[in-house]
Amino acid sequence: MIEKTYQPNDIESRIARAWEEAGAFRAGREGRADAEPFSIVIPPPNVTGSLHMGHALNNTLQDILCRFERMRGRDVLWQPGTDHAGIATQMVVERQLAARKEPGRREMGRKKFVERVWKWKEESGGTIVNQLKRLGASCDWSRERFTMDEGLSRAVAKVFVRLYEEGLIYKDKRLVNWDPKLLTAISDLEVQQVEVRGHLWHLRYPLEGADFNPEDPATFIVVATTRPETMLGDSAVAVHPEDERYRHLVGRHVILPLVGRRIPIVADEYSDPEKGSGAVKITPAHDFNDFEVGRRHHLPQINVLDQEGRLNLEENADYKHGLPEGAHELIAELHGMERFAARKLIVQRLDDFGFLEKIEPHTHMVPHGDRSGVVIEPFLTDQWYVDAKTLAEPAIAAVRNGATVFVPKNWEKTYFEWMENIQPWCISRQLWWGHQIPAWYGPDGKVFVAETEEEAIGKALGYYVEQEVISVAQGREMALDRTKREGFITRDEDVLDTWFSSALWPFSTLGWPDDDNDTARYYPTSVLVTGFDIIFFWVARMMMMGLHFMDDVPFPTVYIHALVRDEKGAKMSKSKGNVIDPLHLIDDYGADALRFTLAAMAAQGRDIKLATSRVEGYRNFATKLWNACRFAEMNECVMRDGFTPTKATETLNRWIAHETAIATREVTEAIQSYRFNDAANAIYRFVWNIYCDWYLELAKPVLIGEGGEAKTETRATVAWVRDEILKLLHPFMPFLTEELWAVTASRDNLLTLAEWPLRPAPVVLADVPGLATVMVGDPLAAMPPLVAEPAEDFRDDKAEAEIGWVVDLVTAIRSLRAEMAIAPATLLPLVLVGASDDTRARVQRWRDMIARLARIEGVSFADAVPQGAVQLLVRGEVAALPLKGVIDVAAEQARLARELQKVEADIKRFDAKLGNVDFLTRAPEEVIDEQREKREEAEGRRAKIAEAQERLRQAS
RNA sequence: GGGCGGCUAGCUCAGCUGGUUAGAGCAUCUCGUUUACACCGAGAGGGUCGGGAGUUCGAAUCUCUCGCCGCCCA
Repeated sequence: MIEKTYQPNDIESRIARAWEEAGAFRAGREGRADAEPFSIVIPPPNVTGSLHMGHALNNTLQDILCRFERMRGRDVLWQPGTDHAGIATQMVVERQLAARKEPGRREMGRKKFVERVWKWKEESGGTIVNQLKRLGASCDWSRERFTMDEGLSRAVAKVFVRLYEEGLIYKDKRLVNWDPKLLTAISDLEVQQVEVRGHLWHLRYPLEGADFNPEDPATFIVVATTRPETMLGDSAVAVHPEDERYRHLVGRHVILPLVGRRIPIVADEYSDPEKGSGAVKITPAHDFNDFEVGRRHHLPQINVLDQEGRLNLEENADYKHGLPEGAHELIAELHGMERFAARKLIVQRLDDFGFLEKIEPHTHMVPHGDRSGVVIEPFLTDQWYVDAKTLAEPAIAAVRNGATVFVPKNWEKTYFEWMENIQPWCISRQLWWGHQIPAWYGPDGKVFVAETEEEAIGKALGYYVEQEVISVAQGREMALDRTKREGFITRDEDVLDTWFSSALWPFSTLGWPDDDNDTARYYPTSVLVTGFDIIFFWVARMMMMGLHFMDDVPFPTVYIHALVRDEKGAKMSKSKGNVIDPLHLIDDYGADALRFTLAAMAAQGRDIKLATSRVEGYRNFATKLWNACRFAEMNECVMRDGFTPTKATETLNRWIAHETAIATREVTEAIQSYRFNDAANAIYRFVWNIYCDWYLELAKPVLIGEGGEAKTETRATVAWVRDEILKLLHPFMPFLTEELWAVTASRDNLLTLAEWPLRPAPVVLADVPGLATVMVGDPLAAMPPLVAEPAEDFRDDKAEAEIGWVVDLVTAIRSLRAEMAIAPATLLPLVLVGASDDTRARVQRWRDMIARLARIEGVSFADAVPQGAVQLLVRGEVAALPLKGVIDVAAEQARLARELQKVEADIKRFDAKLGNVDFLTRAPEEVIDEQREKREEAEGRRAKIAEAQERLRQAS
């Protein structure tokens, strides 16, 4: 029994449990073990995360694909899981410790802290997983993975070691983006460029050998900088080689103000003559561009900051190198000073001595850490790097040659852009939470890289014994006793970038490297669904790792979906306060309504501006279907065994079968080509505007009337179409449809495992002996047919002509009635003029229905339009309503005049085309014919309207 | 500065490779207790497709250009 009203919240949790208990989403489940696999890995959400609109969209689309393919008989693996989110998670736990006034990270030490993070993960890490379940995500939850799981960690170690051995991972001293608050390197992608209104300081650097005089420009060179405090680390001044103003100075030296260091003036194209003074200070240890300039000119790299962004001058040999006596005063004054305070003081001192020429306001981009929010410092450190350039080559080629395609295609450009300019990937992070780098150092700093500690220790001790640094006995002792080797061999403290493990996700989650059964079956995955913001972070890296380790792309298709924005098109963000919480929408309208909305708005290549009115509208759609099912139930519409709509005899039933086939094809093709919005709109229109508005209405008399063949057949058809609708809609609205499936009949299966409607009839290729079957454009094409089906053809033009005529006639009369303001209570007679035999036969069958829907009293036939009647044109024939006395003549004259105007405009347009010689000679035949037909049809209408006008004049 | 995308009814959006009378939902207006549904039914109004130029027999659709708006990378 179907409840009177549809209450999404009542049914969702119950349905979710039913799926769970049936193990419906298990990959390789009973009966599917030999089926063609379809696999998707979820873009692993951050373990600290909670569901936002982006997740809701991303997972809705994946779920639509998975449910669709599952219903088409495939063995679906939707692999769920989360990533460990190094910095984010560490910060969450640190904040928690602080809030509870517990000892901080450093006080408790690494081991205890990491245990603490695991504890946090066990308690709170499952939030987003449960939220995904509420959304209806049909993942195989039994296979949930976490990037820090044992198996995945083994994969990380193996990949690291292999890349190291292949020379694709190495250690290097380079500039990194250093976060002075979190005290770690971060990737370029985690750096946010923020526009800041700063200043451009113009400084006078005295020329060596000239007597510095602020009044005499010949004694100094002016450099402009946005970061005056870094001047302490300057090792050159650069000018453009073509710049006439400075050509004579190249090769000379300046004496760095305050500091006293002697530094050269070099010619380098990096310096822009248009900017500032045309001369720039070069600080290789504190600026990425300067670093490159420094390399070209072999300049010293002088780091003047410490990890926390404070000046570090005492004990700094690089800084002190070559300084004159008396430089220590400044060192004492500045050492340990925070970078921005130091900036102020240094500018002050420069000004005191006449070295400051001017200060200009200057707006520029300043890098900020997206987690910490502080200004990022380019910082010279030793870090581990991946040779991304080498790995990128096959990844670029794979997209070039179509092994992987992006949908929509234009994202390939973004991908190439980034891949072709890829920089060495810094993978070490100074954090505690993550995969600790499998590298150990001996007393002389020699590195030993191995997958396990034992192996690394073994290698190292063997080496030092051989080198006679230690004795064999010492070596043995150290091997057996950890405490004995402490201080002799130490492990690298750092952990790997979270994206290093995420890059392995498409195969590490399948059991690689321990077990290759599942990789053989499910790798490469079928498609990746993700947002464009993650192409660099993740897609590119999976491509590189997949190709390198699995020798194949991780996925043949990457579907890139839009960003969800607020109603006004602004990006949703907590700071703007415009975030729409998908869980609130689920509470208010149901998960199905939210999912349907997202799918209906997911047009390719366009962002989604989400308005809650849309969600409400689709909730109404769910209710509409709910009520239609109630109607069917009240009329005892049940499927009969062996019922096939192709065998139906009633025209109405043949018509709805015809329409169902069209809708099925539209939905199927749209999902296959990732046009989710088209699929959603097709099923929406079919359910509401065809099934409910017309089919059920037209079926009412039969359903209510006396029993008999027609009634039995109609009941079965109503139920059959309803079931087809539930199947077609299931990928979009899984909860509602599963519930209705259960309550509308006694079923022996879950809808989620039911068979997708009307599989395209297999075409047997005549020239291929045997069973070769091909379905064009169908991913299932390659698989053997699960069920040998006869070709079914629901197309029925005759039925369409008949029911279409009824629909058009009723619509036309209703429209006229409204326009003429005829009261609903007034029943009108209908006269069909010059009706064909077909029309007469149709009237025979539909007289009562027309009377009821159009408020008609009696249908008759005539050869001419009766006096004073208003006429309508329906599918080429005239229908007249004798309205003498009922209608306002003037109003009808006005209506006809308007219609005539429209028709004449149309005819004019057609005539213009058809009168154009160029058109006739150049346009394709069928287009010309089409225009001719249209013109003729319009001409007919015009004649009829003119006639009507004439009659009206006579009558009045 | 480079790249990508957007600008279509009051609002949110469809309209693929050029040939429609330019569509939908919401909102608006009128009418409606006919055996599912007012989270409903019937009907209506509303757009020179951002401006301009070009290609074409034909442009919302292709090209150029200008104007806003957004995103990404420097």
